[in-house]
Amino acid sequence: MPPTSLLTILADPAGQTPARSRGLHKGQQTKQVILEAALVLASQIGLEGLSIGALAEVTHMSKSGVFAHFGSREELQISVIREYYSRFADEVFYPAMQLPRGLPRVKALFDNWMQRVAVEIQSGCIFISGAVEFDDRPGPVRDALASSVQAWLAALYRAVVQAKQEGHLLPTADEEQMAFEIHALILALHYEARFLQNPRSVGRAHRGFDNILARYGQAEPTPPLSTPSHPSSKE
Amino acid sequence: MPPTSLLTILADPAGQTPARSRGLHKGQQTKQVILEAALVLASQIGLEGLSIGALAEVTHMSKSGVFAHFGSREELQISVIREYYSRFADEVFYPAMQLPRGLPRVKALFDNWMQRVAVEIQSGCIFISGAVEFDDRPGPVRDALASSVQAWLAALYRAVVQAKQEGHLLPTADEEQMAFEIHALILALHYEARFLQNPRSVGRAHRGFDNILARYGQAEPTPPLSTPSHPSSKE
DNA sequence: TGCAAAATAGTACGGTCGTTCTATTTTCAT
DNA sequence: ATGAAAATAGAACGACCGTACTATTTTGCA
Repeated sequence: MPPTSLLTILADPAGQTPARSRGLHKGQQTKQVILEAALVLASQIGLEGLSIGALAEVTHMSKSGVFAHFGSREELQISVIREYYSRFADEVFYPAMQLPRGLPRVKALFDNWMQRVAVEIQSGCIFISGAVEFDDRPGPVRDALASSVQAWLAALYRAVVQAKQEGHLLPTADEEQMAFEIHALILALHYEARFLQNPRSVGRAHRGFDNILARYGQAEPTPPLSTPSHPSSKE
Repeated sequence: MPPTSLLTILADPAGQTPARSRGLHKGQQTKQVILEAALVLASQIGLEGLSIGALAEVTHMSKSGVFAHFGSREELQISVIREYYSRFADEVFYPAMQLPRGLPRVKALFDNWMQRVAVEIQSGCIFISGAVEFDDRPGPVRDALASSVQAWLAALYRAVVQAKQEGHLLPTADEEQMAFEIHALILALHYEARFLQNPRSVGRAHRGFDNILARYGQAEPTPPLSTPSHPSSKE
């Protein structure tokens, strides 16, 4: 199964094209505009804080005008999740897939993820805030959110498994454990940087990842495809 | 600064005694009852979801009757945070302080924390949900929440520093980094167990802690009683 | 260019929210 | 037991919410 299946899980049945593309009706265009605004709003105040009234104000539309595009608040929330997921994949997942299997790809996944979360320190991450909001609120919104996150974590896990298969990790390495610990670093980064406003968090997360690599990685990495430890280690 | 200062940071100026204690007026008793209910409600649906109406229904009181005890919703939220913090300290912090400085205390802090979060997989953790709800909503509620968390993380950090001083950690160990990674494990446990409902998360967090100990700990720990530095190791 | 269809606006309803004000009940020291 | 003070209840407010209905405007193909 190709890794591109990541996105198909929650693909919009309508198969929407980018707003700038020709040939789509006015309604679809403004729907994209609304979605863009909704994404910003939901990132800041959460999926639950997302209100149609506020959205109407931002987009200079009437409440009913906004409402008509989604049919219900729940459907709006799900659309936001889908859009967020799609951008997350474009920014984090696909670029990393360009790199060869194994450690390079794992490192790229982490680096891209880190970079995105570092930006989201200002705006907020829907996968994290949504998890808290919908922990014990079953329904389609929670399902959409959970399956998005699961798909992403599964992709990360797959990359780790491949790294072990390529011989980049110790034979004793527990792939699931490694993926868990990587996820943990991202969550701590988001918590300590965004909520506690600790500027050292980015460095802490980077060093945590280095520690993970030191523990699970082979002492001598296979030579041909080896990449420098942190191509993006700016700070 | 003695570790007992942990609690004093947010101590209620009124110095409230337990509800069962004699000599307090009726109002204080029902306030405790309301607070108890509020704690349950806030843990489940968050501090933002906490509504006076729902609280009144649960406690079989009128809205205004509940309201009068706090004067504002914000004050209610802050009271909940204080109460949560107090219980957290009683359950996690103080028991660990009974153990000798160094690794035993660090391990106890983590174990107690883990155990509490494992229980909170059902009920939810206000320190985590509150962080998401108030990440970019400045005000007294956020301040109370942040200072509570900071106080607790500072206590954890202090324990790690002591462990290094006692010779239980490698001289090269970065205490702040270690505390960060421990915090990360707890966050991942909460996320993956409560939201993703992955039953393996508890084991993952435990193994993660073992890995941290293996990385930062001394190969042969100095015998715990041989340390002369502080004659009075209690409190 | 006309005209059906799509898109958007307007309005209103029922609900919940925090809060205020006033009335009633309960507490508790004298 | 009494009476002032504390505690609780009741009703109403303005605000915002999602949604349903109807009117109006705009679109885009024939």
